Amino acid sequence: MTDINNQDREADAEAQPSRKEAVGDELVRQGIELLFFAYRDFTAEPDAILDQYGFGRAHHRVVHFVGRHPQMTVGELLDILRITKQSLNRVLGQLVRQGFIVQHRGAQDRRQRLLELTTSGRELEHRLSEPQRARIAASYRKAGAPAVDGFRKVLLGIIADDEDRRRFEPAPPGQR
Amino acid sequence: MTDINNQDREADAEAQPSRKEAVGDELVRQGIELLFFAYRDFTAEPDAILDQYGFGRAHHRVVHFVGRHPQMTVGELLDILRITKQSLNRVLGQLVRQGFIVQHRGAQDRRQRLLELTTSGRELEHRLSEPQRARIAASYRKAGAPAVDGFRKVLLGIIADDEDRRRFEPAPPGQR
DNA sequence: CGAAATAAGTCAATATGACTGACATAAATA
DNA sequence: TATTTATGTCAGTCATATTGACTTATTTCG
Repeated sequence: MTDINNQDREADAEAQPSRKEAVGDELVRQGIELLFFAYRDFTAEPDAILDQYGFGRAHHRVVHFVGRHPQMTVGELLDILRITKQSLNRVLGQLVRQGFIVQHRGAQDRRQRLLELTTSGRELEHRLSEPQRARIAASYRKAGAPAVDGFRKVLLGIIADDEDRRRFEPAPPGQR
Repeated sequence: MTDINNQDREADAEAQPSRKEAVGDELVRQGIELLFFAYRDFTAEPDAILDQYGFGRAHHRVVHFVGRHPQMTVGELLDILRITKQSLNRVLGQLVRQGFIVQHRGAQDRRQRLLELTTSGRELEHRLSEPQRARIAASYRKAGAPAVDGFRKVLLGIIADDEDRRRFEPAPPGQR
């Protein structure tokens, strides 16, 4: 098989280096590919498990976020996933009908449907996240704490939305 | 809007700390979400551009890898993308018919179709990658070189395949 | 109070990207 | 020559997403 790596690195890159501390184009392009390959492999194992249930990646995302944020509303889930209500509804409806998620009305606002995993929902979440947790934990262990910190910093910088970045801030002080 | 962040961090995590230097469960779960949010935002801008052409994310991936590895074969592209020949062919066929990619027979092996971007293919590639390069470069600049190094280390650790990891190794010494 | 806005759900039509399976052609290789 | 390999293609299916229109229940605002 031809060696795909065999090419000019940094070929005519930085012909006009920008004023403000240019980041090497090759380094940036490798970043793009690292994200692609990591995400591809990161989702491959859960995808195989989902198949057994007749579910897809969308179900995984719903189960993940509901698991992490019990009592979240449908609207919050829509904000996070950035999909339409109709798209979510098919997936969420299946999970509810098959007993992985329960909905109940909000106490203050009775229009809201608060979402929560059932026991089998938690089992499913655990099975799905297991390979991902293992993969990340192994990589974290191998790379070491400073690298993990850099990983987090760079990914946070890539995330566009302030609201979403805030999810990863240390817990606010006065929040017993 | 309810504060989704308001929850127990590290709740009953590490009840049985493993022998081999456990990585905090909360840290790992945040890693999962960081990847999700970063990938979501990383693909949003190119997706909007692709819409203008009537293309999807699959076209982006093909244009990206052919751009980076001129003269690559269809088989190599299949290996990288991990999709079926039939899936690739629809997308690749459109790109060829619309003049973004040219194919020509391999010199040694005439069964192969070597892929290459045309001038408009390179333009398309550039338009699509521009927001991604900008996003990564900005994040790299802000996070600094050691963080970038950690980012790369951790992502490399997440990538499953040896073959794919090798793409990111420094160019082998004796390879003038 | 009553009108407007909001949260959620639904129906219908459509597109994209992926899959499996079967098969065809040309070229290289054993 | 027979087999394997690289590529392409036909047909059918499925999951995920879209837009647009509309309903119901509930909250909020003038």
